[in-house]
Amino acid sequence: MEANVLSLRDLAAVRPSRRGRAETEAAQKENILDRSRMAPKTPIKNDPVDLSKQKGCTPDRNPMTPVKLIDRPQADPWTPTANLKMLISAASPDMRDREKKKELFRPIENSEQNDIPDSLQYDMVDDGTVDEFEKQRPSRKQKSLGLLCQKFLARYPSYPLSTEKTTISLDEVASILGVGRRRIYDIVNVLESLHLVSRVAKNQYCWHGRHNLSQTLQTLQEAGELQYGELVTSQCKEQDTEYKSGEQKKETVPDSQDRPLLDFAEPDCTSASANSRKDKSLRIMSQKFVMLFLVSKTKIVTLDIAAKILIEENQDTVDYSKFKTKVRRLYDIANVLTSLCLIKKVHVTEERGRKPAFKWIGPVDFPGKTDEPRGHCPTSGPPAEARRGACAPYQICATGKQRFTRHASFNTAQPCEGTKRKVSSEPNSPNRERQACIVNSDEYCSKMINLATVCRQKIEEDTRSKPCATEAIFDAVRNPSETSPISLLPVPGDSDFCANPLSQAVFPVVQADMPSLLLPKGVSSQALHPSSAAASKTENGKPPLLPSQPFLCFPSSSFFMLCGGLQENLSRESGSAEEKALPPEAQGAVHPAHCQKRSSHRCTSPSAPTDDEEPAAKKQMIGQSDVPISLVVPKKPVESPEADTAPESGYASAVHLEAFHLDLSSPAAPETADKTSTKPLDSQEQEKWSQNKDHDEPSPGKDHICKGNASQPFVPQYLYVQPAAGLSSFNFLFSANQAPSAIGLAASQLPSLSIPCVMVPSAALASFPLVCSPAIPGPLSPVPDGSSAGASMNISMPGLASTTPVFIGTTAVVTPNASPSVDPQQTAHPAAHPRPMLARSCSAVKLDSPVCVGHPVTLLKLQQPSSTPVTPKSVRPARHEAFFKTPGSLGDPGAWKKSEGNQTRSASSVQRRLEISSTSTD
DNA sequence: CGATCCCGCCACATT
DNA sequence: AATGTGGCGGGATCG
Repeated sequence: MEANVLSLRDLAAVRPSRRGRAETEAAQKENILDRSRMAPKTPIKNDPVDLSKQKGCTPDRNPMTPVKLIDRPQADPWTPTANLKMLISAASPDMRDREKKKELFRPIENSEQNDIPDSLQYDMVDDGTVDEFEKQRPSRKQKSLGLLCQKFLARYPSYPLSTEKTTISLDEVASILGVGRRRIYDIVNVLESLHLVSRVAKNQYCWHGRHNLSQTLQTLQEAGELQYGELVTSQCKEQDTEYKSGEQKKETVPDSQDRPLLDFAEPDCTSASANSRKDKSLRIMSQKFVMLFLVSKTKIVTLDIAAKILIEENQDTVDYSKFKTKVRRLYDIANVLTSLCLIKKVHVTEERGRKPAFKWIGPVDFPGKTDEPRGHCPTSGPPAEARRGACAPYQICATGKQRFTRHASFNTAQPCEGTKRKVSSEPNSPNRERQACIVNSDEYCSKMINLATVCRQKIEEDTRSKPCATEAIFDAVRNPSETSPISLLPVPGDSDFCANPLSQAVFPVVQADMPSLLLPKGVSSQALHPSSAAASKTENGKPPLLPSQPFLCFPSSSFFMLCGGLQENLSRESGSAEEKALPPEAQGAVHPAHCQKRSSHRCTSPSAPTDDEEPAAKKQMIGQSDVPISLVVPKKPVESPEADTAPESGYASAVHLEAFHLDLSSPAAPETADKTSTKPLDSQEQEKWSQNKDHDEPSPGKDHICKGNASQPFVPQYLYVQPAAGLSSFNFLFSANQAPSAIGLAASQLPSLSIPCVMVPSAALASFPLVCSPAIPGPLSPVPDGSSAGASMNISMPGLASTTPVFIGTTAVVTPNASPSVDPQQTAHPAAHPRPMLARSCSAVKLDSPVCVGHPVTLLKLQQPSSTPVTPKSVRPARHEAFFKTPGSLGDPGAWKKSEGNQTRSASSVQRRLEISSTSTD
């Protein structure tokens, strides 16, 4: 945004002042790199990057430069660090600056269309001018966090392959970007709040990309709804009439909830220590800020309001100074979010006057959609997106989470037990541990709530729970270890989480070579579960079916089937035995090599409830999920290597992602699955599962598989449909077995199930395959839950180009590039219906470089639309904003909106509410 | 002059 | 104790 603008002028203007010195110093300290020239190309890195990364996959290497643009694009200098450093050292600070500018611009350009145009010019200018001098020195803008963030983001693929893990060295990045480490923390903290990155170790972060973004957002939305509910909606702008006007805005509720999030950590028993404040702030603030957007009908949030809300949460009294500080922080966050193309600056003129505000431009409906930035960001086509990352189209994930029930039970439920398998991304950080803490805290919270309940009761509870959940989720992801125990449980949602992970991860992929595919195990036991089903379970796989259905990929020559249980079941954790059992086998079947290895571990994991297991499970899941991907690329087994070795760390990235998914999803679905499911599920699920299977899957092969899944490879039967249908290039395979009806059954439970079909790419695709989603709902199925019923295939393929692979998910189809084109919503609808479970499970597939030929595709699971109709429970009303109302009643927020100058006042009001809540909570 | 928000001190956390 | 993190707010810039 701004960045663009700045350019020339800024450059021109020279700035003296401390800055200069500071810079120099900084520069010195850090080495900055200059790759100035590099910049030029940069923008894109994405694709290239991805690829490169992909190749690299492995973890370690990437660390720094993940991407590197280098390869393809230009030959530039980039080489990895060495060169850079050299350059840097050599280069004077000035150089750096220029470079920076350039770089920045580029990205920016991409990202933002608007201004962009000049980029070239800038460069030109810069060169000329700058070179000579450093005048460029940067104007503030150049140094702005937004630009910096763009640069940062430009370095990593939005949708990295799951397998790969990209580690980010703060020092490197700082030096490369030519900024102080402090700035990098600002960026990373925000990114971390959205799970785009996770901290692995000191100075080390793992880049996850946007794969989970939708889920994360969904989770936040849910949490936000609970917490803030309507507040936002109204506040921002106009309050829509609907709500109660005044009230909505404020609501205290949020506060209370919020706290939980934050608070959790602290209280936590365990390691809480770490959590401390740190965690709270920027990260939390960022999440809350995002929640406000998601909750807001208008999707516009003014800084004042946001600041007030945030302040309230934390504090009762609002000082003006505090307010100012908060606003400063919000600007920081906003800059990062802007770089992510999730928001854009706007001015709201309200009663009082025009206030600075930000509008959410990211994905709104999670259910089906993915994130994507529609508008602005994506300036330049694909590349831009890539760079930005943000936008990826493909993902569709929705999650299914929908509903949770939070409250009451949540405490009780613990089922989650280990639910989350955490991934462990961060071994180290205690902080992250919050999970555990959280959990505990959650419980505490719950208690508190109870007390409070009196006042808010349910509402609050809900809210909290969610929040808690969310965090927990997050945390869970992070901390693998902790999770197992208690963790999340409390919240229903959590449980889901737990489950999910597994399931998702799970799909086995089978290579054609391998002949049989597996169905996966995973399919979903969950599905079975009526209630839970939705949630997610799946993992188990058992059922094969369809429900969760996996995708099949057929690479040109060989096929791969991916099965996913999309859903995860929570169960995984403890393992419900079922699942676990299956997976391994399945895996084995699928990929002997990889799978086995992993599977073994994984398998075990299931058994083991503990952390270890969990991780394992995740890994598995991950692995599985990954696998598919990897399959795609045949070789990479995905994580395997790492995983094996370092489960936690290695996987972390992947895991995290998955975890997120899971987690996220869980919240949504929670209810269903959650409690019941978790462990209990096993039995039930199995039963159901079996039943379902029976019903659902007629298909012999599958059944076998399913049931037997563990051991046998089954062969699924499919019907091959020629392309005629309109899918020009694709071929579809449908499973013979499935009868709609059968499916239907499943569907009912699993709404999603659909017929499994496989799409085979036409020759063109050769390299890539497609993925199918199962989901078609059969015509039949009604959905018990209400879920969605028939979903039809949603395949809309916008452009199915022959070449581009398309994925059809239950929910949606994704086309690689197209993403944007696809309406999320539209797709969503259709998608939505599919079972919720799926949603999660499916992670979206993504192609990193879509275009690229071959590689690429990764598929993941498709998600279902969160909205899935299914869930009875909490389903939020669909994605719409409508849901805001939610809780309803809660409190009415009054008008906190007003920000006016003094927030204080407003704050006060808000605060009060907050206070109340908070106090109560406390 | 208000809006933005960079910069870096310094406290706290982690190693 | 050193180093990593990151809260926080002064004050520079921008518009």
